[in-house]
Amino acid sequence: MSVRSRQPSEPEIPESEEEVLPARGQRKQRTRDALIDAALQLMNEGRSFNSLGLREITRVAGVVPTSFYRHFRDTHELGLVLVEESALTLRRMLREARRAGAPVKDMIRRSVQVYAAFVLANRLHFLFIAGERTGGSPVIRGAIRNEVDQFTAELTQDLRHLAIFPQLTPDSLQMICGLVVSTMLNGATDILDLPPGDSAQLIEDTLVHQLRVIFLGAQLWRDE
Amino acid sequence: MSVRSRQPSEPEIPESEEEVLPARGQRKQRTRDALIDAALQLMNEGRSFNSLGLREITRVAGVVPTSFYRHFRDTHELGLVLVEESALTLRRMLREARRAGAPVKDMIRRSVQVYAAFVLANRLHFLFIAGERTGGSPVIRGAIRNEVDQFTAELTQDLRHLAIFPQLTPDSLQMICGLVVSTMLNGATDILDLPPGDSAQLIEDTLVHQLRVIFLGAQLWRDE
DNA sequence: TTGGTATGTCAACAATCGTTCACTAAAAAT
DNA sequence: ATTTTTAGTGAACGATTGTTGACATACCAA
Repeated sequence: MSVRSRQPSEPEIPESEEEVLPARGQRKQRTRDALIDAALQLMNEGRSFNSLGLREITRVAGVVPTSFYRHFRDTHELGLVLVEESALTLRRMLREARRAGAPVKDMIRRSVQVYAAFVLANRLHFLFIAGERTGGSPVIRGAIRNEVDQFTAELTQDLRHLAIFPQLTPDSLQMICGLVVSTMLNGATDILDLPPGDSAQLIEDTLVHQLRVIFLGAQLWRDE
Repeated sequence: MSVRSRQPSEPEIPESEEEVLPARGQRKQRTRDALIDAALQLMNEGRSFNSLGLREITRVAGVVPTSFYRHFRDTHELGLVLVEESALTLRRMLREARRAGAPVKDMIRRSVQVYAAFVLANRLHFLFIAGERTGGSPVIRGAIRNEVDQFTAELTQDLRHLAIFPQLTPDSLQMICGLVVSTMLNGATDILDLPPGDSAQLIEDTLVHQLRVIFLGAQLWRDE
C-alpha cells in the first residue's frame, strides 16, 4: 500500500541493499510519499480528491500541517503529482502487456483478465484516474485527459504494429482506441465498486462482450 | 437557468397567470428550487458536488444557512434529489426521441446531433450526471448508476421494438445499449468541457464514428 | 377572529480549515 | 570545525464550517 518507487537524485554505488545509498534527504521523499499515500488512502474511503483538506491529509500522513508546504504549494499541486504517478501506472501496464506479446487466441478475453487483475493490484491509482477523469477540478481533469490521450495514442501505435486492422486509417484506429480505452476505464470504475470479496467475473464478461462487438465492427469498418 | 418545473400539489382553477393558483406554500418550493439551483450553479463553476458546503449553497441561494434544514436533512440528501431531477431530464430526452420517431436515414448522425443539443440545453443536469457518475460519494454514485441502468433498459426496449438488431438476445442487446449509453455520457463530458463559444462538431463526429462502429459490430454479432 | 403550523431569521457554539511565522535539529557544504 | 541549508515542529491568526435553539412572521384551518 505504501510501497512506492524511489527515484534517488544521484544513485551512487549502492553499499548495501536498502535505505543506504543516497543522502538522508531520503527522509523528505518518505514524508512526501506519506502525503501522497494519505491522499490516495482518503479517496479509497469514498471521498473525492476535491473534498480533501490539507490538514486532513497531513493528519493521515502523520505529519504536522505546515510540513505539507515543504513538498507542495497546495493540495492542487498534489493532485497534479497524483496524475503523473497514476499515468505512470498506466504506462507500466502497457509496457507489461507489450512484453507479454499479443496472444493470438482469445486475445480479448486474456487482455481483459490481465486488465482486471491490474486494476485491483493498483486500486488506488485507478480509483484516482477513473474517479477524477470526470467531475472535480477542471485542471486536474484536463491533466488526466492529456495522459489518457497519450495512453490511447500509444495503444494505437501498438495495435497498428500488430496489424490487426490493416484497412483502418490512422484516425479511425485512434478513434476506436479511444472507444476501447474509455470502455476499459468505465469497467475499472465497476470493478473498483465491487464489495471487497466479490468476483469481477461478471464485469469481465460484460467487458469482453462489449470489446468483441467493437472489434468486430472495427474489422469490418471501411472508411468511405 | 433558474426555470424549474413546478409541481403544485393541488392545481386548482388558475385564477390568473402566475403565482396565483396554489397556496402560498409555494414559497417553500421556490427556496427549495433556489437551493437546488445554487448547488448546480456552483458545480457549473467547476466544483464537484462533494466539495460543496451547506453554507455555501445557502449563500448562493440567498437564504440563511438554517433554512436549508427545512428542505433537506443534509447536503447528501440534496444530492439524491439532484439525481432524481437529472434522471427526469434523461427520461424526457428519451421520450422526445421516441416522439420524433426513428429516422431511417442517417439515424446515428441525427441522433447525435439532437443529443449534443440536448446536452447543451440541459447543461447543469448532464454536468451533474456525467461528473458524479464516477468519483464522489458512493451513495450518490450508486443512485446515478441505478438511474442510468434504468435509462439503458428503456433504450433497450425501444431498440428492440425498432427491430434493428433482430438476431440479438435480450442480454446482448442490453450490453450493447450499455456500451452506447456510456459512450454517449463520455461524449457529454467532452461537450460540456468545451469553451463556451466553441462548436461541438468535432466531438459529434467522433461520437458518430464510434457509434457507427458499435452498431456495425452489433449488426454482425451472433451469439454463439 | 383565533390558534396552530410551518418557513425563514438571528445568534451562538465548537470544530476545522488554510496559512503565517519563529524555532529546532540535523544533514550538507564550507 | 563552522556555517548554511532544510525538513519538520509548534503556536497562533482569522475565516468558515455544520448544527443547535429560541424567535418572528405569515399562512391555513378552526
